[in-house]
Amino acid sequence: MGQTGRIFMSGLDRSLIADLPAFAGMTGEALDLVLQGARSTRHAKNSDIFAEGGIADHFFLLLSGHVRVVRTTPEGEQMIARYINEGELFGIAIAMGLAVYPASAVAAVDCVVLTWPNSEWQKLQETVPGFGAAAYRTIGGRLQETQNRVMEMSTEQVEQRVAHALLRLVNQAGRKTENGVEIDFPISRQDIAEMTGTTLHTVSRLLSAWESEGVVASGRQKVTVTDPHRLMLIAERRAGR
Amino acid sequence: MGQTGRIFMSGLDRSLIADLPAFAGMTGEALDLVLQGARSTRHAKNSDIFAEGGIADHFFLLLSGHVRVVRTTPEGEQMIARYINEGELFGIAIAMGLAVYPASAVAAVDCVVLTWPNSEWQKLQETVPGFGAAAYRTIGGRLQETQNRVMEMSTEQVEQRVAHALLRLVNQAGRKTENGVEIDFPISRQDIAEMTGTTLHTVSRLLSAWESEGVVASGRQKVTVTDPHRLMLIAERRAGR
DNA sequence: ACTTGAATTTGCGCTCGCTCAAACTGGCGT
DNA sequence: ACGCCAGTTTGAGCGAGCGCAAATTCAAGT
Repeated sequence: MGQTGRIFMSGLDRSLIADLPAFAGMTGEALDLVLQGARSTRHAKNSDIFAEGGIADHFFLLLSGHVRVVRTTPEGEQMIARYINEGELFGIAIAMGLAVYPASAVAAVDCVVLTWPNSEWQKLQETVPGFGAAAYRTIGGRLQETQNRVMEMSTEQVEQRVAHALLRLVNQAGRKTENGVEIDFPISRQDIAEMTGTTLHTVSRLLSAWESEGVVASGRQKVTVTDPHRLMLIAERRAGR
Repeated sequence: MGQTGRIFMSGLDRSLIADLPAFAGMTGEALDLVLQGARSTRHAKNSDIFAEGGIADHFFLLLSGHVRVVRTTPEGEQMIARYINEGELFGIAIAMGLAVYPASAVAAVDCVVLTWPNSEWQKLQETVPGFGAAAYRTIGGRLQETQNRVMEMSTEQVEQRVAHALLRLVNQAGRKTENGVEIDFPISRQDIAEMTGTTLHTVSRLLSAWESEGVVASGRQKVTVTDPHRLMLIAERRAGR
């Protein structure tokens, strides 16, 4: 499984998960029960948390950091399916009745992850009211997002798609700085290309152009949106101009 | 809701649903219970079964016919999210925690549909062992399919995408004829374009070319794949040729 | 400080597939 | 039987964005 992290010996604190949507409104005892079946692992930047095609025997919750979910074609081309933010469930193949992970999960930065064996799934569903519903809402939400993406790819130009992707990134993982909102984890031109179905060259050209217009400020593996409003205008303007 | 069908007065027969995966292994009594909460409606070709943005107060199962699931951009461009085949659940917004339908469902041919109010969802989950799991497997499967589609759109040329789409259609809704496998419902060049993110013109050109190579035979709203093997070769050949 | 390699930038030419336009076809309704 | 119209075909031109290539910059390690 490419487990690079070391295991924390128990001592998991309720407060880690108490205010996550998946465990909303639970008593302290219930939270302890949830944590009993879990273990916490660290994963170094760029290490796999699980790999596409591997037996899906665990499910996960990201406590801190950012995770990149990646799929690879038989020909070796990659695409980034999504980024996982803190507090989100991921790798929940079991909820979809899948025996193997359909994608790989890679730590975009050093991460802390809660990990349950699949055998705990049933228990969580039974003992945590609303857990199942939250999990399925997660999946439903991702289905929607993915369909939105298909739609974008069908109807929008590359420039609009990249603008939309950046806006989504700053909304989900933005950190305010003096210059604007910065994406909270290292992200390359190549990464953005793999999110939008284009090439790193085109992304680079777009970012350069936007930089000279004062819409973004970017560097190595780093993007800051300095003028979100203008970027929205770029994202929304119709193909016919 | 644009309900164009008329309602069948009870008399729903167990045999309608007995061998569907969603109701596998159920007793006769349980099946009756399931049907008790449902009603059966007919929907004329091209009529809406539900509309994008409408209150999602029911969920559905297609008994016979074919349903097109369509999303529309604010600018009025359409895309076909998927086709529903006989025996499949659809419009299960409730399973994803959605209050409104994220897409429209249109009868591609005259259809017969089982319809439940959302209030029955809970009951079905409790009384039908495996029903919930089947529903979530359905959603999980669709998430996968949709991600596959994103991947195709990112990495494949139009020709390969259209070929893949046709192969999927004949696999899921193919009917053997003397000349090959025919797609079982009326489908236009425009429809295929909306499934693959291209234009009807390009689809028309591709089908014409394939027709002259003897790979497909097509007419008005009708496509027959005469040489599936060759079409697979077209679908799989890499961009670099 | 120096080395090394990954990430980025930028230029150039070309091609795939889109847009626009026009003609054609076949099925359906009256 | 006829007309109509949605669906289809085909042509011509062009432009967005890709492939290829080369130069440059920056960060991390020794």
